[in-house]
Amino acid sequence: MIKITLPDGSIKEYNEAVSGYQIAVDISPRLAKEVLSITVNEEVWDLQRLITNDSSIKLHKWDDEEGKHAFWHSSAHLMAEALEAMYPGIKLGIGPSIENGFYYDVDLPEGKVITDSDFPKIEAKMKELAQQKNEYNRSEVPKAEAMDFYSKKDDEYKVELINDLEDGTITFYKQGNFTDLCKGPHLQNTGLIKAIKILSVAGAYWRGDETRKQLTRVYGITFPKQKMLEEYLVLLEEAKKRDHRKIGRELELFAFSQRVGQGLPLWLPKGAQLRERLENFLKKIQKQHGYQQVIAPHIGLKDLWVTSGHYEKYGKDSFQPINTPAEGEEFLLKPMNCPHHCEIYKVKQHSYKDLPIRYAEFGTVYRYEQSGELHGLTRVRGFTQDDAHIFCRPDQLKDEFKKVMDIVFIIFNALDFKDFTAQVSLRHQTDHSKYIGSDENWEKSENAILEAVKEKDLNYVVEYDEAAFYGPKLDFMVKDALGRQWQLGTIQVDYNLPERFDLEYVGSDNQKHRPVMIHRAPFGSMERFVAVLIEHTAGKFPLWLTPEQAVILPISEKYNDYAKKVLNFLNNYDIRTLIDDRNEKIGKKIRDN
RNA sequence: GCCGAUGUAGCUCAGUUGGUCAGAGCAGCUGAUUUGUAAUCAGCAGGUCGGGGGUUCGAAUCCGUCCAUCGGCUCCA
Repeated sequence: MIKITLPDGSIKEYNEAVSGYQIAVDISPRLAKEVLSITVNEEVWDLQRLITNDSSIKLHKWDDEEGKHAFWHSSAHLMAEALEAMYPGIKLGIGPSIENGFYYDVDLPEGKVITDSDFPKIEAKMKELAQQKNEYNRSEVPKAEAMDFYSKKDDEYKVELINDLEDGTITFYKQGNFTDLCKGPHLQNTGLIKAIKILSVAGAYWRGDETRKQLTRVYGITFPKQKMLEEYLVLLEEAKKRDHRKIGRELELFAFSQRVGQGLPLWLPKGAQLRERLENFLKKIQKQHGYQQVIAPHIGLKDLWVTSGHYEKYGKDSFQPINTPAEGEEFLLKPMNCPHHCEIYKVKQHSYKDLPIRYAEFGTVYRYEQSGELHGLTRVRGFTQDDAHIFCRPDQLKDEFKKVMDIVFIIFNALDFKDFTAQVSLRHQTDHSKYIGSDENWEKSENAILEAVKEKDLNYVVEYDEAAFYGPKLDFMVKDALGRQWQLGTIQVDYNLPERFDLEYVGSDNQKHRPVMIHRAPFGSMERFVAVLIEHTAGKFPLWLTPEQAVILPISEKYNDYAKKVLNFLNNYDIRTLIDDRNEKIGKKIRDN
C-alpha cells in the first residue's frame, strides 16, 4: 500500500506504484489535461515516473514555475531534436529553461551558422516533431554507458558534463529519435507544445568561460496555446515601445555622441531637469534622515586607489591613469566615491557619540565597461551614483539598515513602484576563505540585515555566496508595469575600507575602535534609475517630475497676449508651463503636445 | 573583448539580379490660412548611402577592414 499525501493534507492510497499523471486523473480529468509536472518529496518529477513509496506530492500546472520549467525544458529538447535533424554533426552543450522560455547552446558543424532567417525553418521542424506526440522517456544510465554514447557521437561537451557527474545519478531522456543527457523533469509528450517561437541567436562561451569555445545559443519560447504566444509577442512589442533609448530620444531627455565617446550620456535640458528634480527630492529626504552633503573631485591620485584596493582588483580593466607634466604623477578617474569619503571622514577625530556619520554625494564615477556591454542609460561608462557612506558603530548597523530602507520605501512609493522584493546576499555557507573581516563581524552584520528585513516585514530572498568579498548586502528589485524585474537600490556593509584607510573613532572606553561602513544608493545610479522610470511609465512621468506640467494652446494669434497672462499666472505657482504659439491649428497643437 | 545581425536626410523607412537610384513620409525653414480637439495648403532646404580601402568601364548595391548600434556571452568595485 502506497500513501500519497496531497498538499491539502488528504491522502490517497494505491496498491501498486502509481504515476503522477494517474493521480491527476483520479483527482479530476480537467486537472489531468492541464498538469505538467509533479513535486514528489521536494523533488520535481515527470508525470509518468512511477512513485513506489509513501510520498507527499504537489501537481504543477502552467501557472506554477515548476510546470513552466518542465514545459520549456522539454521544448529545449524538442528544439535540439529539430536542430540535430537540420544540422547533422551538431554538438550539444546545455539547454535549460529560463525565466521566459529556454535556450540551447550548440556547436554547429564547420561552416554552418544560424541566423534570423533560419528561425521559421527551425520553428516548422519543431512543430512537425511536436505533432508526432513523442513521449519523453526517462532512463537511468551507468556512467560508462553514458560516456560511451557521447564519445561515439564525438560530443566533447556532453562528455565533459558526464565526467563531472557521479555514477548512478545519470539519466537520459529520449523523445522520438533524440536522446539527451538530462536530469529532467519533462512533459509526457511533445504534443503539448502547440505554439513555438524562436526568438534570437547569440554567442555564448562554453560554461561561461571566456577562454573556451564560443557556442551558438538559440533562444526560444513555447506555449501550450497559440493565443498565449500572441499575448507574449504583444508584450514584447509593448516593451519595445517603452524602450528608454527610444523614448529618451523622442522626449529629448538624453543623447549619445560618437565624438564624445560610447557609453557617455549627454543629459539634454529636459532630461537634466528631470534628473535634478529626482536629486532634489532625495536630497530633501536625506537631510531629514541626518545626511550631510559632501563634494569630492572626479579624480584622485593613484595611491588613493592602491590604498582602497580598487587599483589591484580593477586597475587593468579600467580607464588608465592620467599623467601630468610632473614625473611619475598619476591620477585615476574615480570608479567609486567611497575612498574620497573615507578621506573626508579622516579629516578629524570622531567620538562614538558622533556616530553614525552619513556623507552623501551625487558622485559621478567612471568605469570602463566592455564595449559590447554598453546599453542605453542602464549600462554606461560614466554615471552618477546617489551615493552615501554611513560610518557607524557595529551596534548601530541594524538601525542604520532600517533607516536606509525607509528612504528606499519613500522613493518607491513616490514613484509608484508597488511591487518590489529584496535580496539578502550572504557569504558562502561553509567556505569563508575569500572574505575579508572576522567571522564575528560577518555574523553580526548578516544577522543585522536579516533582522532589519524581518522587522520591516519585507518580501525577501536569501542568496548565499552572493555577498561581496568585503561584506554582505541587501539589494532591491522592482517589478515595472510590464512585470520585468530591475535591480535598483543597494545597501552594502563594508569591513574592508575602514581597515584599509585605518578609520577609527574613540569609544566610551577611551580606546580606538574601527567603524563599520555602509555604502548605499537608493536609486542605484541616476542614469539607470531614469531608464527604469521611463520604461515603467512609458515616458508619462508623474506630474511633479514631468518637464512640462502644462501647455497653453491659444486658438489663434489674437489670443497670444491672454495666453501670456495665463502663463505668468501658472508660473507664479511654480507650475512648469509653455505656450504653443505656433501658427498651427488647434488640433495639431493638441496632437504635438 | 567575443559571437551574430544592422548602419541610406534630425526621425521612420523605399531603393529588385551593380548601369538617370540618391527617393518618400514626418520633423525643419519660408509663405499663405486665423483656426474649437488626432494630419490646412504651397514652396524650399536636408544625405561623400557609417569611415577609409579594394574589385569593376561603372558600387548605396560585391569583397575585406575599421567604427558605431542592436541581440546575447563574460564582467559589474
